[in-house]
Amino acid sequence: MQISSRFTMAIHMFACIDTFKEQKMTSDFMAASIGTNPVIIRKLLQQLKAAGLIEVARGTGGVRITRPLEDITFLDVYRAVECTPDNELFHFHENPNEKCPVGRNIHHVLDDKLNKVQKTMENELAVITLGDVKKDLQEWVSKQN
Amino acid sequence: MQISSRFTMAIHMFACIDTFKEQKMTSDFMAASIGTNPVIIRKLLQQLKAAGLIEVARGTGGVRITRPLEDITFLDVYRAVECTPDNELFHFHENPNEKCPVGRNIHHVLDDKLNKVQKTMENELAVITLGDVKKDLQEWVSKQN
DNA sequence: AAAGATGTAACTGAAATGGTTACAATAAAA
DNA sequence: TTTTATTGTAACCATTTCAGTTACATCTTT
Repeated sequence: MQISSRFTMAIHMFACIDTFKEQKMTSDFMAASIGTNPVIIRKLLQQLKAAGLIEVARGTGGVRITRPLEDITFLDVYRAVECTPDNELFHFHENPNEKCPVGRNIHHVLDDKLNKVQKTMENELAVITLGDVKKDLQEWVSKQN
Repeated sequence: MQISSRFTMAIHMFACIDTFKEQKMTSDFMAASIGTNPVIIRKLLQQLKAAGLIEVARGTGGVRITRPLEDITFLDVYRAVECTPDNELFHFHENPNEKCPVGRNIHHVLDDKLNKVQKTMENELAVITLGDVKKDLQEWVSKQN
C-alpha cells in the first residue's frame, strides 16, 4: 500500500502557511490550494497540532508554525499524519505456526531486517526539511516571473 | 498505510520451500506454516511465478525456486507482491490548484525528494537476500536443538 | 447579536486487505 | 481408465482505510 496523501497534503499546508504568512491562513484557503475539502484540512491541522508542529487559532482562524522550517523534517510530518499501528512500516502476518520450525522463527529472522529498512527510510525522511521545500518552491516561483 | 503482509508471507513461503526442499511443497503445507488459507498462498504463488522467481508444478504440486537464494533480494519479492500504482511509494494528492503558486509548483518541489526517499528504501531492500534469511533461520533452528 | 472561523461527529463511496467456498483443469498413481 | 491430489481462478465476504461531505456546536472578534 501507498503512504497516504495526507503526507503530501500536510507539506502543502506548511508551504501555504509560510508562503502567505502576511495573511490569515484558513482551512478554506488551504483546501482551495490543495484541492480538497476544508474538513480534511482541519483534521490534518489537529494532527499537526497534536504533534506540536503548529498552533491553531480557534474562532478567529490562523495558523502559527511553532519552529523554524529548517527544524521540521519530513519525518516529523510523516509521524504526525501517518498513523500505522506501533509505527511499523511492514505488516507482519499474524499467525505463523509455532509448531513449524520456519513459522516459529520467521519473526526473529525478519524483524531486525525489516526494522533496518524502516530505519533507513526514516533517516532519509529526517534529512529533508520544510526549509528545503521553502527554498525550492521560491526558486520555481521566481522562475515563473 | 502499512506494506501488506503479502510481503512477509512471500518470504515465509521461500523459507518453507527451501527448508523442506526434500519434500514436495504444497499450498496446504505453506498455508499451515504461515497460518492462512491455501488460496492466499496460491495467489501469492502466481505473483511470484509472474515475477520469474519460482516455477509451480500444476496438478502434481511442488515449487521450484528459479535462482540461488543469494540472488533473490527483498526488493525482488517486494516488487512481485506489492503492487502500488506506478510503483510509487507516496500517494500524491491529485488536484492541487494550478492557479495558486504553491499548488502550481508543489509537485515539482516534492517529486524528486519523495523519489529519493523511495529509492533509498528500495536500495536497502535490494541488499537483503533470501540467502540472508536462510542463514539466520538455520542459526535460530540449530539453537533450538 | 452577527460574522467568520475551528472542532468534531456522523455519514458516504471507493478501494484494498485477507479470507473463504466452490469448482474446473491438470498430472500422476492405482 | 478411474481415482486422487493438487493448482488455478472466479465469486463472494467482512473489515479497514481513505478521502470526502454535511451538519452543527463552539469559539473569538467585530
